[in-house]
Amino acid sequence: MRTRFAPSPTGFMHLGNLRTALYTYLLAKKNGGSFVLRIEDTDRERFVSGATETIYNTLRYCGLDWDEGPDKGGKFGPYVQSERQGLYKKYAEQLVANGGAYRCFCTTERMNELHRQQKANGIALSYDRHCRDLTADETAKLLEEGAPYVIRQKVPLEGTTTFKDEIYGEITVPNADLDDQILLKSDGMPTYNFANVIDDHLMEITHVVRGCEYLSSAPKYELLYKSFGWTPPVYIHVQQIMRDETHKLSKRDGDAYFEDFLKKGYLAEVIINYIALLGWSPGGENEIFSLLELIEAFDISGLSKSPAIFDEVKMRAINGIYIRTLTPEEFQGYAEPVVREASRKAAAECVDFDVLCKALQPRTEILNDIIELVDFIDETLPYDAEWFVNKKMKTTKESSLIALKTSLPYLEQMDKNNFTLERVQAQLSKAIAELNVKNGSVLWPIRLALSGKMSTPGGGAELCAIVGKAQAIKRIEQAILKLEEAIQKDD
RNA sequence: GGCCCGUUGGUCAAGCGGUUAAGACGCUAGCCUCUCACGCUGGAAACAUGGGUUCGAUUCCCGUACGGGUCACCA
Repeated sequence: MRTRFAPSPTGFMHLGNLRTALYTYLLAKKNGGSFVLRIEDTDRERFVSGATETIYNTLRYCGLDWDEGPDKGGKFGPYVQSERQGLYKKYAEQLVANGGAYRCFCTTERMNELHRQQKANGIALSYDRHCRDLTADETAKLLEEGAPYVIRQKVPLEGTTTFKDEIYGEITVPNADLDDQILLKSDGMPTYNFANVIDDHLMEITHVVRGCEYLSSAPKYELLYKSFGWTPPVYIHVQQIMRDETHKLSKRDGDAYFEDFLKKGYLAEVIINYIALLGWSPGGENEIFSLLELIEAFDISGLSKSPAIFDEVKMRAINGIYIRTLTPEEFQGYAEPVVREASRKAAAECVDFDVLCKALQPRTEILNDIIELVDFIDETLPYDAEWFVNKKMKTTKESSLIALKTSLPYLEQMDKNNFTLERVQAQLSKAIAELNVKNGSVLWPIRLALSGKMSTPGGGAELCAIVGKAQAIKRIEQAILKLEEAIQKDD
């Protein structure tokens, strides 16, 4: 088995494309076959420099290593279509000779006029086969004059064509509905549809996974293969990824590209895992798959016939699962750079990363969540004294004031170089015991004093350890002042 | 508009003539708990529609509705 991924270098990697690449890769690997990368750059107008590099980088980053490709070589090279130019012309001529194609000398002016009329009449744009039956003499004369021409496919006027798709089954269409499409452009470059057929055959591709948008041109492929006397590959057309019921995932929303999600803090393996599941089902109940496990589980019978709507909330949840599976060290490796970026104190090593990361890990779905979670580190966020009043914690402004005043000396007597979570907890326990109240009655005020937030990663004790002794004391003192002021005002 | 394809909870989906119609995300109730999370235990929620075929249709066939794709010297 030989499969291929044949992208055009026109920009970033769309998730739909990535998924096609994934399925193509999985199919080959599952069956011990080869995965070929071919760059389809026949349209020089749409070419975006650097796009080829993006394709390489994305595939590599995701672990979709190809066996043959432009940079790797292989015995079916070159693997860049623009470098294969001479080839296509030869095959197009072969088709002209055997009646499968013909030269068309129609000018762009004539074609524009034709299309204008068709549009005005509300009918589909197609070629009117003006040059289909040019005599040998007429053709020779035009060629001699140096008239530019394209080569078009000579589709039978009658009958039907049937092709087979692995997931849709056999599809039959009347030949009369098929256009005499251009195979070779006037600049000598092949069109995508033609180059595809030639290259897939020459590269001995056995299975083609591609988007459903090619379903309607498949009959013309079938006819081309027939004209050459070649055997078509097995086709597997996969449905699109949608943004909602009626719209495709598009760049407009800035959420269609692989890079977009990496930037937001999604793990590459999560993106792969999630998109594999969009339009394909492994059958069982497990949804978490490494690339290796995907290879093992992949089967085209699980491919869906209908489009799937992309659900970022679900992908987020999967990312969360991966994050929680990370060892503390691994998580810290991902989280530390984000924390340092978000907080100058953290960047200056003023925080206890062990405690912080431990608190962060179960609360992080995507890496960017961390930014908001650590916003209290540099300084306490603005808060209102009223927030000290918490029914569930049984706290009032007065009780909070007492709690903070009681806790403060216990923290002050600690060694600032040994302000560890365990020791802070031990000290605060003493305050709690002294007051003979439940934990929350003391720790809720401390949380608020240290962060200015009602909810934080970790509890009051963690917060103390995270910001360190000096900050903890300073913030509690400020809270005491704030409370005294508020209570005075109440009276 | 012509041609092609599709339609199971809000979303991804299992199902392939007889099921209490899985599971996951989300939502929700509760437990755990110093907050928020994590974790655990429950709950609500679906076969687009009308005809057939059949002892029996979510499952097979036809129509309708809705959605998608395609109709370029783009891929």
